[in-house]
Amino acid sequence: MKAQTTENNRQIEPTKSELEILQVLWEQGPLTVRLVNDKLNENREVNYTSTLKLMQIMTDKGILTRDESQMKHIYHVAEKEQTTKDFLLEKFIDTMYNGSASRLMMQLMGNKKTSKEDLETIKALLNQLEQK
Amino acid sequence: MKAQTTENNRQIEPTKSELEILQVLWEQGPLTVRLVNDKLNENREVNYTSTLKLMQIMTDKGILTRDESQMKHIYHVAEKEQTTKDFLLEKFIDTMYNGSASRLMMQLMGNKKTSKEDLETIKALLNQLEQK
DNA sequence: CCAAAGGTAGGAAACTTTTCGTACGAAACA
DNA sequence: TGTTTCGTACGAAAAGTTTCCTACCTTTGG
Repeated sequence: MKAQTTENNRQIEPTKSELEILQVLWEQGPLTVRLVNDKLNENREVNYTSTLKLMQIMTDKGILTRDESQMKHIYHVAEKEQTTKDFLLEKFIDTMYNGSASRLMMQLMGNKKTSKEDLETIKALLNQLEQK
Repeated sequence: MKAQTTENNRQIEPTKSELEILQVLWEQGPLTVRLVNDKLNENREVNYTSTLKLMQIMTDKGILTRDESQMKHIYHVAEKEQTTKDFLLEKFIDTMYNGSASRLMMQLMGNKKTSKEDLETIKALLNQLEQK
């Protein structure tokens, strides 16, 4: 069974709050609600039951799975991090750059926020790709 | 007066539907509601008054401005396209790649969706940057 | 054993976003 | 002129998202 897809096999798009939780789990690995909530509270105040509810909903949607063998359930991300990120990046490129990755690149390179180091890294990566 | 910022001078983040309208206006320039709605209906069914309402709300928020001198109001995007796109890209990189543009680049290059032509374009751009 | 602390479940409230019905005025035209 | 068409305005319903209250169960510690 494929998680994180609807009955039509389209991928589910996480909401803003859901993405926040995904980020914590991507970074820290499988966690209890308590630990996710603690992490979220480093940035903003959230009630424990709010986080619980959200993670339950995400489980219903198939975004998360959980190990219920212990009283403290442990939540896992259902899809691979990269799969979700690929999907979200593609959607972003579609809506913002008509699906053209190189247009995104161009914006990045013209962007003040892209550092010289970033550009160096990119060049190195390109050279690496060349080699192959 | 700076449009598209809150009273705290943070930029307003367009909603999904708002972004859809922005895309039409970016592509086609200032338009009437009718024309925007027609364009939207190429992709999905939307009632005229829904689009009207949305564009009115966007005007209230300062995302759009409008020329009311004619009966058929003409709507303009308030901020420069690039300003909004820079903002949205930055937000995207922050949430998805911890603010690192090169991490985004790396994903793009590893991505099946990024074509050989895209990579060529990027290389050309980098070389151009070198020259300067 | 009992109280306190900490866990899950579920429903409802609150808020945000989206959609559209209705009212009404101006223009087009038969 | 009268009726049909096309426009704006506005409010409220509908849908989606987020928050949290309440109930209740289990574990922990005095």
